[in-house]
Amino acid sequence: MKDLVSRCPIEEVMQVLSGRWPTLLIYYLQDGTKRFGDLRRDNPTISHKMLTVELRKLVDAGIVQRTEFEGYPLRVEYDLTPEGRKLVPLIDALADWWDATDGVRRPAGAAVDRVST
Amino acid sequence: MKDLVSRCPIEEVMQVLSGRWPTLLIYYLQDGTKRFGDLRRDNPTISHKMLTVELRKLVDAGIVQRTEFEGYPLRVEYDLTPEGRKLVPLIDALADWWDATDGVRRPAGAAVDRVST
DNA sequence: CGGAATCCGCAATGATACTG
DNA sequence: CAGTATCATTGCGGATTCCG
Repeated sequence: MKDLVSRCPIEEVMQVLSGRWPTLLIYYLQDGTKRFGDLRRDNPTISHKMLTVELRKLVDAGIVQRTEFEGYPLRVEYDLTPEGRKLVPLIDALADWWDATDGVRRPAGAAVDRVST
Repeated sequence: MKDLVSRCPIEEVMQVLSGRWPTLLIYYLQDGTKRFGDLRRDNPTISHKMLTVELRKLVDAGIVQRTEFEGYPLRVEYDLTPEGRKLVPLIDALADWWDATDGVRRPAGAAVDRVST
């Protein structure tokens, strides 16, 4: 999803939240401050690279706060920003909607509604 | 994004809404019934194939209702389902959040917060 | 430990042609 | 008009390596 095709905010938010990881990372950051390694453990299947890439995206979007401490070994902490915390209930609402509509979904390409003119 | 890595509903909704088109299609379907060609005109840059693929995804998720009429030329209409309409305000909330946080975003990789231990 | 840079395979997407 | 099928292309995302 390289660039935008419309200028509506809808497409712009989705540019940030799309994909498997952004919402999951926000979800895990609800618990409080996390270090890079913590987030890797929370999401065992995310690759090292993806985690850095996705975190940077969230930082640039103002959703996550990155704090880098000096010294060895390196230490970096991630937190939700105030803006990011406002986003949490919205994501939760989507999750709730999903659960509530559980019965409506089709196995994928089931019956087709056909109507005579 | 082939399969799920967690069973939380958050990842499951995003599986459906992720990408450039799903939310845009839902947005355009707010106006009421649309035919295939209408949606193509609403989204000039979406390819024929992508439109069918994405629409099918939304239909399978119970968000969009597909109605096929017989006769020539072929005619198919798309509507939001009741469930789909419930989704609209949630997407709008995300868009509003995005607009409200406009000032917080960085140009992409700007300053870094560094703290001495 | 956290991150940047590189290479690379595979899935997603686009273009085209064909069908009912 | 709407959709399917096929093939070509893109680019995401994983593995690996090197750096502070």
